[in-house]
Amino acid sequence: MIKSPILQSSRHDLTHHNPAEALNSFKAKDQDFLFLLKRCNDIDEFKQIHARFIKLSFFCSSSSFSASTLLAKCAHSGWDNSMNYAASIFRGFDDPCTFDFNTMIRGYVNETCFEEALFVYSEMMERGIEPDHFTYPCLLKACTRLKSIKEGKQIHGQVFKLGLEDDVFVQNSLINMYGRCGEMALSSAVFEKLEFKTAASWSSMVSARAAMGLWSECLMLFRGMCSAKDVKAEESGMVCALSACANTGALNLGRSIHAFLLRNISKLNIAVQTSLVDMYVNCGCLDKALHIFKKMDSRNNLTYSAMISGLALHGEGEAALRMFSEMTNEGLESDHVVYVSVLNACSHSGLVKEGHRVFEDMLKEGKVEPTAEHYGCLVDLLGRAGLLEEALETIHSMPIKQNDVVWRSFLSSCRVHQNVELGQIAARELLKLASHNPGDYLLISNMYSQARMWDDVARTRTEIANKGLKQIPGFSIVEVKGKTHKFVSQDRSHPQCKEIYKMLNQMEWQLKFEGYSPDLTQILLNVDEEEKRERLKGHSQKVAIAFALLYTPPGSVIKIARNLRMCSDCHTYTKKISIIYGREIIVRDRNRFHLFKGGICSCKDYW
DNA sequence: TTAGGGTTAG
Repeated sequence: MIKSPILQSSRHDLTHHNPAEALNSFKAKDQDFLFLLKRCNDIDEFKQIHARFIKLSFFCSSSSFSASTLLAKCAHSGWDNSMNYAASIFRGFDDPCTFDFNTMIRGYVNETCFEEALFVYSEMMERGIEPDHFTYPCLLKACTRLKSIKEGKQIHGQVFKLGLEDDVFVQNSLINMYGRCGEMALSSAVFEKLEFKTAASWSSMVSARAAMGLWSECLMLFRGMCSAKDVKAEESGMVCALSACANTGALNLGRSIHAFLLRNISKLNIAVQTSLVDMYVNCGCLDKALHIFKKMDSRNNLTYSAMISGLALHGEGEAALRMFSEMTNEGLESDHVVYVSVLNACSHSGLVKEGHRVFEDMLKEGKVEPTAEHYGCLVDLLGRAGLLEEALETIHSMPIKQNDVVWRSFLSSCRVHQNVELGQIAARELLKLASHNPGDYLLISNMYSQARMWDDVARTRTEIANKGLKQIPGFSIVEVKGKTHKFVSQDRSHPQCKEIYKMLNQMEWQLKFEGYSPDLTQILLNVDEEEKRERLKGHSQKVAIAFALLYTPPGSVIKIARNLRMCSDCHTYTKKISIIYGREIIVRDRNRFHLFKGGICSCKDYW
């Protein structure tokens, strides 16, 4: 073995041929040994030090402090194969102490070998080595990552028995473990019991809820964190809160977080900036998002991905493709999420040729393994454009298992393009895979209804009733004078209900002059035409628009958010309203933004 | 004398 410079630079020469001399000077050598360990940078140097250590230890019975330090250095080094080497050292110990077990647990957790960490802990238990407050944070992290709630609960019991429950590090780990394993009540219970809530306690609560998609809880906690004494809201909490704003469309809160960040943090990191881009894009402010994006010093593939899917969301497919080339030119590699964003952008803008090329390039490059999601995008792209045969061929040629998403997307296209024959194939396959999704039955029933196949409509409806499936009620939210108002279909609960319905009648009267006639096929109920007209008139989006026209200043932009995809009648209706009343109307539905202006929509009727 | 929790974004 070549002697490395680090060994030559030791303060003393470690070589002793006389065992007695070695024994006498061991204390000094011990210091040398620790000094060398500290400066050791790679596994080869480490192995040399380890060899010396064995040689010295042969003469001196043991030096457990040094041995433990040696083990820790290796286990936490991050070198290739370091945990295997650490395990071999650990196995050589006659009676490893608590520190050594903690070292192994932490080492395995850092290397994402969570099961091994749990094995080490059970060995610790078997050998009767008592864990301490350093043992549990890492161990609980292993349970969190493995989503092993059963083991997590047992470990919590042991923490309690050992009287370690008061340790704030252990408590924060418990909050996180319970939260990320979906046990929100237990997570909150630990949090509530905390005498001193640290920034990490709050962060654990906020980020665990964000990870579970509990956005409103996440925002509520975030507000609590900001108003808590002695806790400074940190960037990580901000990022989670911005993500919650993006997911709920909470623009005002998002803006105030942005303002707070600008006031308190001199240089925003890339994660925070990406979250800002994503928040603005999802709250309908594409220009603001682009402004932040352009001013960033550096961007990574997550930043680009946020911007690309943002452009897709706003129907800017060509701009999204330009952004994608820019990203490639910057030397950044696309991952599977970026490809989904780009394919979606093409799909939402009818860029069939371009989307197909992106998909082919992805296959050719071979760096990203296509998933069912990618095939879903391709099927959507072809299907929306009316290329139903090609879409079906794509599904049949998928090298991976067909899932409900691909068939649902295909079914939706068949409905739009009124191809019942292919639609029936899609319906059959879809119901085989996910028979309990009420939305699927609705889509099928809608398709039959448009084709006036009433027997099939009735059969589908009976199936819905027999299975006890409940349709998700649609709603629209509109902000007027800083207050949000939520309307459901046929809503008559609003205090201004009388004025709203009077307005709706007036609107319909004017719409008739613009050549609007209601699309009654959108109503699935078995009722007469007049009733269908009434039902259609009371769709939540129309009620929300009527309310906004009454109570917002003339010429101002109307912003609406809804939980479901817009029906085609509401789409036509809103286009005409934008001309008649000279208003810009922005509607965010489940899939994207629609900007209605001067009688046309930014989606170019392609959604 | 050795060590620990929450890392956040698409």
